[in-house]
Amino acid sequence: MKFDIIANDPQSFARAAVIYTDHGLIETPVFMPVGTAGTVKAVHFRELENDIGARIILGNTYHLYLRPGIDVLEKAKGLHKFNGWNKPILTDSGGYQVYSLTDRRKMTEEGVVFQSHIDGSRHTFTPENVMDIQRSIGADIIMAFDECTPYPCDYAYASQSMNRTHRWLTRCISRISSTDSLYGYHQTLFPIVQGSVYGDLRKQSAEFVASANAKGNAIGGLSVGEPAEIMYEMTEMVCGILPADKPRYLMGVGTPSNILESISLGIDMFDCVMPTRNGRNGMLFTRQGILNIRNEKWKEDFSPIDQEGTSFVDTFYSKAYLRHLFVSGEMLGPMIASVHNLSFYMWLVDESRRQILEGTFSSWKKRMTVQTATRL
RNA sequence: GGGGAGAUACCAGAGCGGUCAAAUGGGGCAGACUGUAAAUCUGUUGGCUAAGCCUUCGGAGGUUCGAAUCCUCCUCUCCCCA
Repeated sequence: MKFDIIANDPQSFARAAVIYTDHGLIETPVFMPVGTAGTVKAVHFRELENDIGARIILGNTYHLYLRPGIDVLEKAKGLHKFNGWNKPILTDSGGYQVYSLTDRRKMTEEGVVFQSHIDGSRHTFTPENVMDIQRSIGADIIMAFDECTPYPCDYAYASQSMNRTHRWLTRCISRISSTDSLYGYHQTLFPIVQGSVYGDLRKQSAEFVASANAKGNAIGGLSVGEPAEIMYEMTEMVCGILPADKPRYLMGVGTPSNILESISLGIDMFDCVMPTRNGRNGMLFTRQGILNIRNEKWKEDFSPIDQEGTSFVDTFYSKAYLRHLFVSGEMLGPMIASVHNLSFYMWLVDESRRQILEGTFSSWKKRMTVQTATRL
């Protein structure tokens, strides 16, 4: 994997760059649609690639390991071959499930024992087997096995958890460097900074992660319920420590304004379920603001979903029709909303990139931050 | 023509003397969602000068301290037999 910075914004830490992988290049800043179970829910790859313009998508180690299972993925020769997505894939390690499945797991120094949310069966994840599983899935970028701490989280626990995540990182690196890719292309490991909302822990973690000298670095444990200001504060501090010549990935973020703000702090990569999940639930993100398409006020609004939208659904369908689909429980509704939201998110990062290249990012960002947060 | 069942809030449908402004579904309205246990979840759904009051359970009367619940008549539905 290679990372080339093309331009830096003169008034912030924002940059435009290119990440090269064996499955093609990724222009940054980039938003990566989340495809947990090997599918970006409700969206065809044809739409993802052509209408939305996705450059890389996510998969999830925990979910793919449970279904379809590693044996199937290996027989398919990896997730790319299995689902047909030929562009880069990043897999999350299951660290988020350590957080979200708190009542179904038990943590030890060795790893985590999970109870499957599907059938209750018990499974063990360790830094080593999580690396092996991600080898089997065959993602281009693979994440270290970490613990995403909750919010709030007391200092003692945050510190203890962070240190364990660091020890696990050492084991991940050792495992990944002693094994080979299964399908003939490179896989790059990204370590993850933790430390909850504590500045000194974040600093310590960023320094530890930076010292690992990985080809890209991630920030985890944020956007779990803490105020946005704290998230920005932590992100800013960590970005100041992580190497500038490597991509920085802020995991699980976020709202349109979260993304713009984080780009200005030096983040290059984002992923979030928000455009897809909230889209399925009837919430649309637009340049003018957010709206709940189920609201009665759209009942007879026959104007396009988003006049300035970049996807065909934006001007092909009207708000009133999309509302009708949601109100009727028609599956096309969530499909259209997902395509729209993902297109909007892609437009947001594409336009950010364009503004960075032209040196106008900061002033543009101010306008957009206000607009996109408005409730319509 | 004979016999039977029933009319409850936007709809369906519980309730069968007080704890009922009335269960439960659906529908309506609104909210939440940030490395996806999510096509999910939550709130609300008679009115008001709102910890209280007023008007509601087909209509009109009655019994009772008290009625959606019991009685009488009326109106209307549905089912079975001719």
